[in-house]
Amino acid sequence: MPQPSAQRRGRPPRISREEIVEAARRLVDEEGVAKLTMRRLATQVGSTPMALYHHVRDKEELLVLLLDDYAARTLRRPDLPADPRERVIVVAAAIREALAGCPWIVEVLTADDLMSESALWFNENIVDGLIECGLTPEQAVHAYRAIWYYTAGEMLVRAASARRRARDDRPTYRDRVFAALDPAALPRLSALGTRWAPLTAEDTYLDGLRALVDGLIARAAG
Amino acid sequence: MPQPSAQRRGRPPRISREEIVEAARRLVDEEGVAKLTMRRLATQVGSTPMALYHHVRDKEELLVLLLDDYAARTLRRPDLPADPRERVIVVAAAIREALAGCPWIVEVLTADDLMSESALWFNENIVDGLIECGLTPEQAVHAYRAIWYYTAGEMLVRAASARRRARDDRPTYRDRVFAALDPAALPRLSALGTRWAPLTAEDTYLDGLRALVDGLIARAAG
DNA sequence: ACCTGAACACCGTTCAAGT
DNA sequence: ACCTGAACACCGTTCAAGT
Repeated sequence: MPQPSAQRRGRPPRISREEIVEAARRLVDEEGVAKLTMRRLATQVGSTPMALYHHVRDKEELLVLLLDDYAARTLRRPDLPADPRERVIVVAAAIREALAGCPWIVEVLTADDLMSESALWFNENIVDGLIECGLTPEQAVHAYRAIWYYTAGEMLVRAASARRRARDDRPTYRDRVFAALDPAALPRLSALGTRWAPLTAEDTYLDGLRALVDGLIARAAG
Repeated sequence: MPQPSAQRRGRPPRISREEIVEAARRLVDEEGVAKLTMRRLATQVGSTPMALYHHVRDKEELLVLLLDDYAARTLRRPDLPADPRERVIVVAAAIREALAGCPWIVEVLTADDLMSESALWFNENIVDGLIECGLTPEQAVHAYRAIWYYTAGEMLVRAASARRRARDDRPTYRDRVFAALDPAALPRLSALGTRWAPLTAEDTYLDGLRALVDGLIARAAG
């Protein structure tokens, strides 16, 4: 068992965990998550791939570290309105805004649930707002969960379409399908026709969020 | 330009698109998406990796093909209740049930939005139910979108936690954090304590869905 | 038209050795 | 204790050639 205190022994470290995470963040910001590989990152910090494994267990851990770093650095706590229902809206919208700013986070979010310790303030305030609206603590956790599903889904779906648009700009399979529907079988979609695409491209996150929160509070009360 | 009709020329094909998709489905069902590689798939159909590229453009296209195949094969159309609100619930729940049965679909869903042509019946009926509840077509599309975000998010988050549970069963970072919270800073979460984990593990999809649909209809009316 | 072989440009990670 | 080099066991895809 190594001595935790006392003078440190052995070869002094040349790279630190912080240095690695910082380089990873730069790499992701400049070239995208796809370019974040252990080998690239190693050359970025002026070392070898295997030196990294002395500071992080594997790539997965590195991604979680990166998520924590991002959360601590960019989650700005909003001013809280007095009205508890509005508080829930404002806090959820703040989470969403932070996520929208970095689509790469998707990969990590589906690898580890929600966020780091520094994000718990957001959980706390959503749950608190819901309880003040009359939910029991249990109902509040379930309602929080529903809000998180909605928020995560919006971000994931939106990030995916953005990626697809960036890749190829052929008129999308979907558009072609919608342009030639059978009005007898699918009357509503046919009537919508080419309006479907622009309508689904609109940002209606807040409207949906308000509807969801209203519904959650009403159901818990009734 | 090649002749589409007339007698076919050149070497006869030894593998077909269908055969490839079928083998891919088997591979994914038996070993998981991670094991679906062009090389593995090639040996599975008794051919070489490059033969596949004669039938599908790239791996991405193969995944979309696989999604279509899955949709056509397992999306069972539910009986539609007379009440339009209940219709929306039933159809959304059917989509969710189909998705829950195959977590690998996550990768493809975030690669291409929603589903294949055979899934449009579901879109149609959700939009129709919403319009019959009094929404304008535009509101109905936006409401459909909100339902899709919620449903996709639920599935993605749930699939991610399942994957994590399957990998390592250490008491999860999250549990440890929740066991030692500062009650002054985070009173609600502290009070919940260890109940957080089991509460968020409960399946409350339908409750959240009903709340969302109620809220969407109420907001559109008001 | 359809398939093959060899090659390119990569991955994450392990293992044994060096300082 | 920390780092290196070489190697393992893979990837998706391109290109030139064969039948």
